[in-house]
Amino acid sequence: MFKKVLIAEDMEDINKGVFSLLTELGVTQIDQVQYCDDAYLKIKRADLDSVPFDLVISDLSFIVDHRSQTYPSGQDLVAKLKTDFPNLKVIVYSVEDRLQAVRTLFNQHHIDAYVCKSRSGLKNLTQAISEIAQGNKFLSPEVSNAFSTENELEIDDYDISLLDHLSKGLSQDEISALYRKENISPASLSSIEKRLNKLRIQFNAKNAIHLVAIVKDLGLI
Amino acid sequence: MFKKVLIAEDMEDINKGVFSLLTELGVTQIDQVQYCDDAYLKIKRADLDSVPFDLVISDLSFIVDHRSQTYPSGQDLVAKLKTDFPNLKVIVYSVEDRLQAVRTLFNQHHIDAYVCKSRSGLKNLTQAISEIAQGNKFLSPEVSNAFSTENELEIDDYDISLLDHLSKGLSQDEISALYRKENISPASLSSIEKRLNKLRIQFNAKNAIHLVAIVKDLGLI
DNA sequence: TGAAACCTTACGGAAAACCGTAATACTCTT
DNA sequence: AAGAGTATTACGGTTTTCCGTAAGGTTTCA
Repeated sequence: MFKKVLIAEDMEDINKGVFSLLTELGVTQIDQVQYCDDAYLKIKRADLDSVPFDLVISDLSFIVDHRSQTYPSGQDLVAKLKTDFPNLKVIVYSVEDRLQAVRTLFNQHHIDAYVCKSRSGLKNLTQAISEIAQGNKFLSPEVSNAFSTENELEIDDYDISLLDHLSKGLSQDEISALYRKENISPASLSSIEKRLNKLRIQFNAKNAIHLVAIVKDLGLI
Repeated sequence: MFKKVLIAEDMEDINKGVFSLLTELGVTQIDQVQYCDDAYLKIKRADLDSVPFDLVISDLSFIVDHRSQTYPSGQDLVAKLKTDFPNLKVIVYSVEDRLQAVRTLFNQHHIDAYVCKSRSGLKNLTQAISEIAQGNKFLSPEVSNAFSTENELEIDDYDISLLDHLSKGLSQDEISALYRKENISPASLSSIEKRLNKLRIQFNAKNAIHLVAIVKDLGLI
């Protein structure tokens, strides 16, 4: 089990909750920070002093205030941590449930676990810690389909065009008619529905409005 | 009638079309530019040389290319022009038909006319020019309801909350239930529908998806 | 060539959004 | 306190979206 753990989380109550959990799990050395920069400095310092951390549990979003930060978000922090300290285990603990975001964290930043803050967040966090201790990765059930082989995560020009037309206010019927006129295939309403359904699953969107909002945030359209 | 006119428009064919129109209207001194920065420089130069322009006809969107621009968009350009040269008449000629955008141009940047590029775009442009020559303002029929007294253009916190929940994927029914629980009024599905309908009209949105896309672009949520 | 896998289209039912109308409740003025 | 005006809610009907199923078509590969 882990001996020395750092919690990076700006919300004090959540920070405390995670602290309690770690204590219950028998972790004795627990440090807590509310800024990403502090997290990096503490870990760097501990490493230089040859008393490195075993594990970091970090949030993604930190509210910005007067203190200017080198690492404004959890993404920036974990990216830097995993480059500088490859042996350090990293758990991201966040409300974020967009699959694309989760995928990026695993694929590009090589985090060890992703836990969604939710009703059963702490339970999942416990599980994540024990999995990681055994050298495994962990993925919260809420976003478990982020890596399902079913939905290949490719988004092609057709998808973009679809989302773009949707965001311009065209109904699925109108898009179908447009595609027929422009000889774009598939053009049937049914195919368009099917494709949008795939995209909704892929982006964890509840409905078309949510989907468009997500892909706009991602800058896809 | 105007004697010296500048056309700022990056699409060559449209630029030419407007040029022809102006020629037909008897304007002899016509300058054309394809970059906002060039427009500003030409007008500044002409002013310094005491041979100022009477009128600028500008597009809103200019495709970005290798040349970095001080004024990347038509909005930036007209804002600057109207501050530096209050006497200069400005017509915005664009495909943009979002009422909020049009309102901003009139209210904050004090443009003299807004013409939508459409089937009857050049016809409206002619009319706009003649109106402005008489000291009037002009508004393309497509966006004529931008200032209709009916819909007061205030967007309050309730509206924002509504749009935000929508963009998060909540159905109108779910929002209604949420508002009831949180004692936010009005909470009924009917009122929510009504409010969203008002917002759709206000932002010229075809449906809820379109509406959310627009307000996201505006940075309202 | 034949079979499996996949893509496209069609269809039908349930849920949600859209739209007009009307009843009820609240606010403001006189 | 009465009436006008507005806000909120209710309701019904149409359209659109959502979702499962299935038929017809194409591609792939043995």
